[in-house]
Amino acid sequence: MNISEVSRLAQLPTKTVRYYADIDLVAPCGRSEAGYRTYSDTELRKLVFVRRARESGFSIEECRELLGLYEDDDRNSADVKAIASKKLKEIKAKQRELQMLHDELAHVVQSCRGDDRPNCPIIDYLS
Amino acid sequence: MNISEVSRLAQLPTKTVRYYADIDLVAPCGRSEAGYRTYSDTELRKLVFVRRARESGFSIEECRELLGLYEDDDRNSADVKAIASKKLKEIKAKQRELQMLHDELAHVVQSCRGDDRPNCPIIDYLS
DNA sequence: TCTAGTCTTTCCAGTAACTGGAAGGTCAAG
DNA sequence: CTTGACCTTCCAGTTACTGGAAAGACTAGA
Repeated sequence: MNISEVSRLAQLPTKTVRYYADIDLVAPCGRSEAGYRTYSDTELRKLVFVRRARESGFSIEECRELLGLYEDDDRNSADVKAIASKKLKEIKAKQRELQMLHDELAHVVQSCRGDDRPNCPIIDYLS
Repeated sequence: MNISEVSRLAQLPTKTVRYYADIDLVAPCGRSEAGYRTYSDTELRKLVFVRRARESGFSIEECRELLGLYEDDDRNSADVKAIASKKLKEIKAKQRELQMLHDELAHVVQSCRGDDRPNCPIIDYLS
């Protein structure tokens, strides 16, 4: 796969994929004769994983750590399990925060249904 | 409330709260004699809201838009409802992505339980 | 075989959203 | 009335991209 195809499939700009290669977060599996970056399904999967993690607010360094969990040779060690569990906790915390954001916004939508009621409950709620 | 207290309650660095004031995302409700920024519960709530939105991957400009939904005088208009609904959809999409991230990571933890099995299913899965 | 159009490369500058540090003013306790 | 923990502004640095220029590579059609 060339960079444009993997970008399209991973739903990331080519610029970003190139950047991830530069900082060695997700390296291409090789280069063509002409120097074109080449990608396989493995890298595609990693890129999708990183996109999700980034969109969910994890930093590049955290993504590196998360990806590392897949590649760690000593994957069975308690250390790796501990890191993964910590990250799982962080993800769950994010899910809760996102849910609160959702509920708050849903409350706005529901409270102000577009009818003619002059007093919106959200005004009292937020002021 | 002074800046350090509101920062503590909102769980944001004071630097960030000051920055949000600078870019007029969440302005303090006033200034003391000496020029200290002062905050009320309204601003605290907004800061918490923004923290959640930012941690969930919304940009500053999107946060501005989201906050705007609370303050729009014409809150009953179809426009505002449309924007809010669009944002709700985005939040739901983020929740799905986060869930996939969670499942993928939980799979790693569960598959490699720290016992002595030499072959970890995740290796086949990701390579 | 040439050429147009669409890849791709590297490099460099710019942006977004903080973040750290310096220099200095404010306030409350002892 | 000083000490220490606040607060202020300003400016420089970092992270994670993002856009654009200049130039090489590949593919389809005349």
